[in-house]
Amino acid sequence: MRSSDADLIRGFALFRGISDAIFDEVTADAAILDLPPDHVLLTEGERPEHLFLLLSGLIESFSQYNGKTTTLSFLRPPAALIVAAVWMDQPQLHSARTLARSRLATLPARAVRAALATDRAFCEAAGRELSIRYRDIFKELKNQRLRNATDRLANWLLTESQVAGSDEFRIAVGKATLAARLGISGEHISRAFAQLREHGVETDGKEMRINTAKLTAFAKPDPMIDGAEA
Amino acid sequence: MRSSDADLIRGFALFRGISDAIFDEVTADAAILDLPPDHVLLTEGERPEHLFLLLSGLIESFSQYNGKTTTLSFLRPPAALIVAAVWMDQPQLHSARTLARSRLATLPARAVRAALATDRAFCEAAGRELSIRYRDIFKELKNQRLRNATDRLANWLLTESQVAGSDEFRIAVGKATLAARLGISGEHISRAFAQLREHGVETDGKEMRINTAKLTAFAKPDPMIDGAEA
DNA sequence: ACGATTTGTTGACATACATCAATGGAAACC
DNA sequence: GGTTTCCATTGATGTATGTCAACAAATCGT
Repeated sequence: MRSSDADLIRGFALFRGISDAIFDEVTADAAILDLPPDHVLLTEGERPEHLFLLLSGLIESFSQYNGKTTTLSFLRPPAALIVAAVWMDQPQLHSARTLARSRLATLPARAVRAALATDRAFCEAAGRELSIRYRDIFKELKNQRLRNATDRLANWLLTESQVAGSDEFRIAVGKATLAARLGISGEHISRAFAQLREHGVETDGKEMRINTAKLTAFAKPDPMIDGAEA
Repeated sequence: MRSSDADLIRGFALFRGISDAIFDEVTADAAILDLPPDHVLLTEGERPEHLFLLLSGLIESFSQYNGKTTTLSFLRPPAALIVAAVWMDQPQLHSARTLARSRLATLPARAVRAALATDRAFCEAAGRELSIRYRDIFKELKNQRLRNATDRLANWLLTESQVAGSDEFRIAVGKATLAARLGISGEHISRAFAQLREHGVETDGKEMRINTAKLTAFAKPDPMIDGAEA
């Protein structure tokens, strides 16, 4: 592992406040993965052998059942994957694939659990990481239950705009992929975008330009549903 | 607090493996709440002042947005509420109300956070509790995205039957409440039950009798979606 | 620069579910 | 015991979203 990777990893929230000794223990057998786009790195139902840390790129977590596939989240760096599954040593509830060329670190699950069982600071950092993930997915369930497709898209665009820090930005994924993330069909997202044209959304391929005030009035964002947890 | 309550609380997963000293610290200012049915005990958006432990009864967590209400989960004892919100000292993402007369203990959030910040065992127990909750809600999101209303009902009935340990059981809630839990309207659940009559479900008010083999064949339960986490 | 492949859009139609209204039946209250 | 209220069911209809098919537009490979 390159030292630049080690520095990057050290900065993850998962390691905030922990001692160098424990950090070295957990990362002793770390490996780096460089993956091309559209590469499946986790398969639903398998026991986790590693904790994954996303250093760069973009990952989609998804799940399949009865012939259908749904996207559960997009993950951008810095992100830790399958913390809960590793902690409980239980099968992963989702698969994961790269949406872009991505760089990840893998930490042996056994080493992670050993550290959780001995180090308070690591345990606390992991608990806080999990709390954030819990709240994020809780919000996503509310989003799904309480909003229709167009509203979900509108609010997603507002959030992306905030992350980008501009009312003009480029989305990282294709529209079909975005549709899956929002829980709708590829065809339907076209119609949702068409509706949003009346509410301050201009699109040119992946380039978006939004009228924030107008779109906000339409989308009614709510901090109890929208925006990633700190 | 009665000593029988203290014993009950001591047995919660949240306190598994922790020292008596820390247990006493966390529960020093515990209070007991006896609530009638349909009493709101938590309101979405407020900062948590207490961690709640459900000792007996039944609770529904729900959320409202833009005039709509959705039920996120039913909670049965033993259950800990709003662990993530207390840990992060962030606003609760859901409200909660009793569905039946219920007995709860409240632990001051400050004391809980203090213990998390000092005690490894408590931190680990809380992390495991949180992992379980995370996985439960993750499953619920998959359930919502990957199944239609009738399939969700069918699988819910199978799970309830397993919990009851019998193919004959009584559901604890009214059908409208159950409908909300499944994310559908009160009217629609009647039609869903009607469909399931062909697949091994007999109902008489709240009494259910299912043909497990037949219903299983129809419902296609999946451990990656169904059943509470251990 | 060209054809080939993928990705997005649009229309027509099908399905799932919500809503509104009417009714029936069960439980609660004098 | 009768009335009242609540809860569940059913029918009719509306709306949101999915699916299939055709096509258009963008991207890729050579």
